[in-house]
Amino acid sequence: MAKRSEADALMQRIAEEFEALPRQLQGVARYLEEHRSSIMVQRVGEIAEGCGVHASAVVRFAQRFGYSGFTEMQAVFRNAWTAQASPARSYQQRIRKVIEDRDSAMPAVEIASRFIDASRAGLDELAHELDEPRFQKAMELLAAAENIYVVGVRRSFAIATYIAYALQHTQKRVHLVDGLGGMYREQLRSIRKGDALIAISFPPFGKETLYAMRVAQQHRANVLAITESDLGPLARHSDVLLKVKEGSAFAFRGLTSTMCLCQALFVALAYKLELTVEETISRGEYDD
Amino acid sequence: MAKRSEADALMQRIAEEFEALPRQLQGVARYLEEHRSSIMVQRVGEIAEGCGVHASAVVRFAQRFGYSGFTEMQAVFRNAWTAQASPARSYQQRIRKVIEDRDSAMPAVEIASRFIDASRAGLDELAHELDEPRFQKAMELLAAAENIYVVGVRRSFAIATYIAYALQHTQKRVHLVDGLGGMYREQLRSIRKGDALIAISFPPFGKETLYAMRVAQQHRANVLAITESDLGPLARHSDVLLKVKEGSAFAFRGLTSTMCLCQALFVALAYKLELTVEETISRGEYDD
DNA sequence: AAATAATTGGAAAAAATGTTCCATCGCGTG
DNA sequence: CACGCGATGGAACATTTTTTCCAATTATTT
Repeated sequence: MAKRSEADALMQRIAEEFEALPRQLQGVARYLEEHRSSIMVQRVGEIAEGCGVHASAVVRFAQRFGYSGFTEMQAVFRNAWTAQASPARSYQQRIRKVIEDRDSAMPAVEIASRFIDASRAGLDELAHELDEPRFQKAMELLAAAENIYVVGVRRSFAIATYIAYALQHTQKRVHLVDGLGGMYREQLRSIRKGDALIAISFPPFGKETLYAMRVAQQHRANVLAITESDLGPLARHSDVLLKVKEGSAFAFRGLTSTMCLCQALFVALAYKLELTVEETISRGEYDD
Repeated sequence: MAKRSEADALMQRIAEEFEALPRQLQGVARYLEEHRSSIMVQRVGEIAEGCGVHASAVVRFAQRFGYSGFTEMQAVFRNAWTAQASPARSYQQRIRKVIEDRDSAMPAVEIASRFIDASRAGLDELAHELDEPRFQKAMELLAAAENIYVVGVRRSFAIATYIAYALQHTQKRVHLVDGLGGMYREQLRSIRKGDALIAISFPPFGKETLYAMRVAQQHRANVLAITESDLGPLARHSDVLLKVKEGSAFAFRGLTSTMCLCQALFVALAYKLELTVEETISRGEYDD
């Protein structure tokens, strides 16, 4: 029913044969997939340059898939574009789809789109309202710490997990307080002055996180809180507090803004610590 | 702030001078306005034919507006298009340049802002290019599963963690394959037909994830892969593959789009399974 | 380790595309 | 009505882009 364009068919064919392709042609394949939409405007030379190969390699690629040359293959993408550009954009199609599956009042995919839009709105706000002085302080707090503890439970656990992972690429010692074996207390035992705790929590605040913050303060460690408001229990127990307002749709809370903020924090920190980017990522075999 | 592209400026200039133009050139002007979006793919000849004029007339038109020839004018439209078709890409390139000039002591906070902007562009692209049929299939695959296994290592582990958390709010049995105690093999032992595996992985692909996918396939479970490309090793071992293109400014890979996609997937699934949202979140005391 | 096959990069041929030039045409003006 | 000016279309020209061919290199197999 969903009529596949010849371009789709070609891309699938490329995916199937991909593994059997020589090195350079694999590079071309990857490029085509990634830049699918702009192939129709580009010249062989530009594509070749983008792949870091010679123009003739691109032509060979096209020929390998049955076309007389690059030009003929390019036409496939052009046609696919003109075909989908003319029917008055997705809006009418989308409405038609809604009518088709009338079993469900709203197709699930529509839900997903709304959610993504909400997340976008959330990120826009983050970009707009980033509190620079606090962000700066947060970085300095981390930069100064010898050991960094990270805590976050339930919904925030994924974030804590990520922060802990990212920080492993610095020289700091990083401790993810995950409560494995019920050992929250034990994992926090040795936090002390000069260390930092990053606590991520949103209402209703997890008691494990609040506990960790109290302990950290008692031990005179610095606390960085990531939460949604200056009010609430985290404010009192933290030295720096970063706010994130998540967009939400369908009474379901996003997490993308928080993730983004944390990544931004890490990138900025890495920059400040003058880590080379190579050092922070991709060390070959063990990366994912 | 929405700075007008050069193409916009040109179109306006054309409108202003329109009356003073000779008959044929007026025809060209009309054609350009009407087919503005497809000028970038068309050859002079095609456009000339579309206007019912000679090719040289089109060239003269371009020259009249200050360009050396048609080619130069066409470039204006091409640039305008590529800038809006993949906002993420153009953004990243700009950022990368700024970073490379370390001399210009850019405050770390500035870096963070740029990173957030790049993430925004990434989300825009996600919203724009979501592959609806596949997304639908992915949901059905999950909805049909009795047990859901989730695997992702290193950078993708945080995402796996989140998915596992979110799915706990459904009736499914959820198994996070975390390899604790080196027990990847053991944790996957009992996966079987009717189950589903969600595998999140980006190049360079973690061998643990690939292993999990192979095992799942051998046991005839369905595999949902979340990765960045149809090519590469995940394609062959998966039943449904969802693509996420993460922006990587700073040679540092984003994760926000992936997070957003996964959340969208969950929201849509919850809707499909007719979970009330109240049920899916916030059950009081234990939430965070 | 040698032989063989496949892949790759450069350069030149071929094709296509874009641009210029000029003779002609049409129109308004003197 | 002739003149001049700009517009027009055809064809030659110039340029760019694509494609082919081949030699050098690299990988694979025996």
